Amino acid sequence: MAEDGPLKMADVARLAKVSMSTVSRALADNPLIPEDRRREIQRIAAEAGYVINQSARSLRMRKTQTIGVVFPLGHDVGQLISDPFFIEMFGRLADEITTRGYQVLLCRVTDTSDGWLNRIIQSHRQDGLVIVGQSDQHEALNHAAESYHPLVVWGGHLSGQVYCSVGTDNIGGARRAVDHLLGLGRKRIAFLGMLELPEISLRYEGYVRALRAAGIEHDPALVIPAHFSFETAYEAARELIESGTPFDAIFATSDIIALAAIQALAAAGIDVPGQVSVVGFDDIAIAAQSTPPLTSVQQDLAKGARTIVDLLFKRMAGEDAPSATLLPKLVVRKSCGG
Amino acid sequence: MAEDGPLKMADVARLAKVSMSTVSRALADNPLIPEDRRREIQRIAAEAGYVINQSARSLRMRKTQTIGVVFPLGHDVGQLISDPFFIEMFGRLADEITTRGYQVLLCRVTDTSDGWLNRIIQSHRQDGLVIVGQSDQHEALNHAAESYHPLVVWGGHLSGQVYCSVGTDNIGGARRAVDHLLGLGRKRIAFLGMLELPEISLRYEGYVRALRAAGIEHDPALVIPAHFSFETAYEAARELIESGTPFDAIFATSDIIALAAIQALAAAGIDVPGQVSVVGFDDIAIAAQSTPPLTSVQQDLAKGARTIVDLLFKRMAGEDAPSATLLPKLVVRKSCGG
DNA sequence: CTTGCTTTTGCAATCGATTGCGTTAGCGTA
DNA sequence: TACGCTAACGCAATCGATTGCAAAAGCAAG
Repeated sequence: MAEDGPLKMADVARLAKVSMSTVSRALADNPLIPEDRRREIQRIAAEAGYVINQSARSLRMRKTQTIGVVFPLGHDVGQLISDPFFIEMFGRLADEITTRGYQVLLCRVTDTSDGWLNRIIQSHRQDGLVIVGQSDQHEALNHAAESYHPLVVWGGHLSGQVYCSVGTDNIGGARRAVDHLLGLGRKRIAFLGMLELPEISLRYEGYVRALRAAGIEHDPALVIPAHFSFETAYEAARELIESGTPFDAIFATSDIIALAAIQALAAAGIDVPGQVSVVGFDDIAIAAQSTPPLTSVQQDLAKGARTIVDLLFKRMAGEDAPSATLLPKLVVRKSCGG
Repeated sequence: MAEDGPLKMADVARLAKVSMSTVSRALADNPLIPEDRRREIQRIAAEAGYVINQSARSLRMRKTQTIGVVFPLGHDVGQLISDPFFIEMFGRLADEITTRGYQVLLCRVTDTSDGWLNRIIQSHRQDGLVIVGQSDQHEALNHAAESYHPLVVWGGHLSGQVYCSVGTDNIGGARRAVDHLLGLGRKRIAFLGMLELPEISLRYEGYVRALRAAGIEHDPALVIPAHFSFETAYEAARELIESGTPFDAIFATSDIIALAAIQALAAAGIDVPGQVSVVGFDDIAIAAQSTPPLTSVQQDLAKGARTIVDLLFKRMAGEDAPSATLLPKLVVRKSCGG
């Protein structure tokens, strides 16, 4: 009957015939307690099935051994699971965090009303925060970062940014993708994405720069707003096609958007890559498996997650860690021909 | 300067010129405090940027507003992220849980030494547990379930099972898949999977029953152990091919295994579905996108997750919720011909 | 002005661990 | 035996909220 009672440290103390102080220190491997006695107390605790109550421990120590991972992305329930990119990022972050002996708390933010970030921070549920994606919360992040240090953001590096961020070189990645399309002789390249999001607007910047460098006039009719979900992206692509605006290539700002575009093109009887070349962004797992396999700008998520968590732990230790930028790589597959 | 200080409830009490008791009740919308005063105190607290400290609250209330999601699956770091099935399941669970106003704590178990489950339970970090996959921990789960009620497991329903589980009808699903292959005229059907895992052994049961019903002799040489990772599955398929054992179909116990097998077959110059039909299990997102598109036994994860969380909340409320079984559906695509 | 009842409010104990500081035990030396 | 010193150990305060119980305040009727 030992192991299912709601055992407290005081019970263990009684069993071991010492004070709670001693039990606490023994379980924490505090050298104030002689080695053999420590082992003995640990054995007694383990045999009794005793486990430290983390709520009490967190309160007293003011730390939770937990990292919060926050997704401030959109309000609809479907968002989290719909995007393979975020899911993969989450998995990688979880690996890095648990490897360091911390727990992972998932925070989905559906209510971005004033002070949402402060509400998370002050709840003291976690010792540090990773924010995946800036969404439209640049200001809120900047403000929070002023007083809260253990915070790292995955996203683009923006001007006037106070918080620490890790992200791909969005401008360079987009530039590389569009340059590749131009190199294939494509001249009317459509851009699919939400300009309101910082990372996407950086990719747009790269798109524009590539066109300008090639001396090609930039046609606003080719810039199509497209959300991250497959359905809305499909719709956006269909409208582009039906608009009659001529185009011979698509630069999609995510793989999901690219895949949706490919399906929309196929439905319209347009050959990829024969008539239209398509390039995506992220290089998620499906990209290599699609038909045709998708050319995409690869973000090294494993490295990204490692960097994020490294920086976060530095900041938790009080050091001041700078933002980091990762170099993207263009992975060429069949979807753009050549 | 209000909102960045480490404000405590006592500070709010001072601001509002009432006692802490009153603040606590006001923030909890306790009708003991008159409506207008409640609003007033809430406003003062919000303006000061005060947020309740969850560690303290959890300790006192003995509840954390958190559900733990546990993956007891394998010890290597790569496991979590490698399997799209678990990732998708996690996303769906997270949706269901956060929708109910609870937080999600991810517990990756790397140390399954004696009492691992008890260590999680007694840490009191969560109010309830979802265990994704039984792995080889049937006994441990049974034992824990005797004294700990808010616990639901995703997995197969086994004989002598005490804990509450939700899962697909593995036997029926496998039966349907193999029946379909038999219907196509296939007679030498290989089975790829780890028999040690309960769910897989149930699928094996369905495989055997289908063969028996068709009057086909069951050849042990066609039963190949294969882990869930792509690389090891590829290796297993390659060995089957090289063994020279004749076969005209593969029933893979997961889509990842199926996709690995298809690639191994392609590498050996064997046509799918021309020479060999392949069926997978799970129907993950990639299945529809692969070349050729994969026939697979679909598990309705959205419904599964909803059911799991429903049952869990019932159990947390003290009701006794029974196990549930979901009906799988065979999604026929090109990989098995026909 | 009492009395009696209801509505508000606050005191103080409690949740279960950690830790600064003071006390005791143990041992060696004079 | 007395004294000094260090190594072990325990007392009690503390972390920040919640809540049972009792007291105070408000109000109406007698």
